[in-house]
Amino acid sequence: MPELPEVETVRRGLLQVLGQHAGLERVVCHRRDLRFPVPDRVLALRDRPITALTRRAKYLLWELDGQSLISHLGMTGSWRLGEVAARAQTAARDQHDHCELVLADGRRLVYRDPRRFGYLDSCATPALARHVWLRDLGPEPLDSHSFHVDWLAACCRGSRAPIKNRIMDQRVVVGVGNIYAAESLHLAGIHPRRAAGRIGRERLERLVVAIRAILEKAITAGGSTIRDFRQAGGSSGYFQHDFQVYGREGLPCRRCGKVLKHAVLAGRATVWCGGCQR
DNA sequence: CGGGTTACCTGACGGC
DNA sequence: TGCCGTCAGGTAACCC
Repeated sequence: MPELPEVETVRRGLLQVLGQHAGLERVVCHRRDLRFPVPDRVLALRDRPITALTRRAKYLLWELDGQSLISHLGMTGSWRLGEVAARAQTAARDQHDHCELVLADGRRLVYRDPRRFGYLDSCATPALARHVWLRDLGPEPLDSHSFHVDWLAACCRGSRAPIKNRIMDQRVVVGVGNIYAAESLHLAGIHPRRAAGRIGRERLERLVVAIRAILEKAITAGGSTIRDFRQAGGSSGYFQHDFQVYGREGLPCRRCGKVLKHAVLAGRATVWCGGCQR
């Protein structure tokens, strides 16, 4: 489901819910067969203060006083505040509520994931950067010190892959998924199928700027709500109203009026404007 | 190796 | 109404 803006929105929502001095009492798991089996070390996390909740790429990182819980939402994962304990016994648990973080004050943060593409792990916080899920990740797109035209040009040099595939590769830049790749390329005026290695530096610079601008705007809008994405508090984002190309195939381009085209690229639906993307 | 395709899983939706 | 095929925001295991 979520790309960087949605994960960031979830993170901010959870921080609101958690408040200042939240603590984790224990982790409960009703179903361990997510994308990868939930390891024992996740269930072993007990009685720890939640000292921070951060994000790396599309991963949420719960900082638990020296230990970190790593959560990826896959396509349909979500964290929401569950029923209070008194009601939890009467309210039937949703069949897709797989894990719960039981907080010291009795509240429960419930991990729901119908498709079970999400996954969880934990490790000592100092070892996070070496964790196999995190160690090969590229730069954060909103950090201009690490994500810049020199880096993107180096990643694209000699590549005959479509530029859309390149920017969705989490080793090149993190957080860009199918929606925001399409939107960024439209804003930059670059055809999604253009060979990455055949794009000039100036246009790559425009792409860097476009990715950053689109993601920042989407975060400000609280992410995009299509199908089932919701913030922790249940409210929806509204960036979907700003889509220029995603989901608009056959409709006129909002910039030049030409009918938007549609094709499958690397197995993903891709929309672009033949008039303003080259 | 780079690049493309398929699989993973469930639910929603459109067509007949 | 109901059945069936298709598709969905991510990633990784396969192929050539």
